Amino acid sequence: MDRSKALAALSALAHETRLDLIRLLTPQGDEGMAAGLIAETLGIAAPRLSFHLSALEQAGLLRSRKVARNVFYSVDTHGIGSTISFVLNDCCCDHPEVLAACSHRRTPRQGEVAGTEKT
Amino acid sequence: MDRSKALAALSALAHETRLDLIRLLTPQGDEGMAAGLIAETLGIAAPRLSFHLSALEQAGLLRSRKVARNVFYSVDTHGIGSTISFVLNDCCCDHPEVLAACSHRRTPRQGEVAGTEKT
DNA sequence: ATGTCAATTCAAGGATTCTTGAATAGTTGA
DNA sequence: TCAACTATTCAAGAATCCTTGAATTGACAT
Repeated sequence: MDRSKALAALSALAHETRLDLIRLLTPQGDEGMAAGLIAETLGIAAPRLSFHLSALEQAGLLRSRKVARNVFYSVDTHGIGSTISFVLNDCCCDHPEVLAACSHRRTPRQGEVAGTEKT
Repeated sequence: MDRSKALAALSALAHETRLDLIRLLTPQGDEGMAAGLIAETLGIAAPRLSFHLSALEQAGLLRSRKVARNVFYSVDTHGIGSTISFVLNDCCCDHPEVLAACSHRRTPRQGEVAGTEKT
């Protein structure tokens, strides 16, 4: 991932509604969710939703596919992952403390309860 | 890290000049670099630099300390790390594919050469 | 063909962000 | 005190982004 693409992806992530979209769509996996249902779930107007979905898709963070009248949107896991990688590798030069601060709660083991520490 | 702080941090990262600052300052460690030297290195005007340094510090991604007439800026590794954690944990719900796409080049083993694959 | 439905596009405005030169504050040394 | 130096603050303008209602496109069913 080059710098301009990473910058576009970070800009796309830097908005409350678009983070809500990622948060909603990630658990849906590759099937994704129809735009109408997304709008209803988040309670936002259709043109506004289209605007943000388009921004995320342009940035490589979402994919879309048409099914009959509906358009299903799903997260592009590779796009998000390589954006994170860009920050860690290219910007932070794999700095050990950044990697540590980033990974200390990333892979909770079975039986562990995540989200109990103060960050 | 709560959502508003994470959003502020992502917004701060989503700018070319500010990514350049993170990239420049990360290798400098806790000592950091004086504002004047940063401005000279990146070739940007002083008020513009102050604007972006302030944005990054407000977002919790940089720290500053005064030494004589100079102000030294250094990266807040915990701030950056918890921002990344927020995206992975809170937004992407620790989605396995996102974690995989993010971590596949994050911790090169001794002797490995990082940065040879296409992302 | 016609009506309905899902989604996007358009246009206008409002709000936010960014850059620049000028001015200001604070510190050091003569 | 005064000049030099470092950095920030201020104000104005430019550029970009976001929201909203209206209009449009495309697909399906009758």
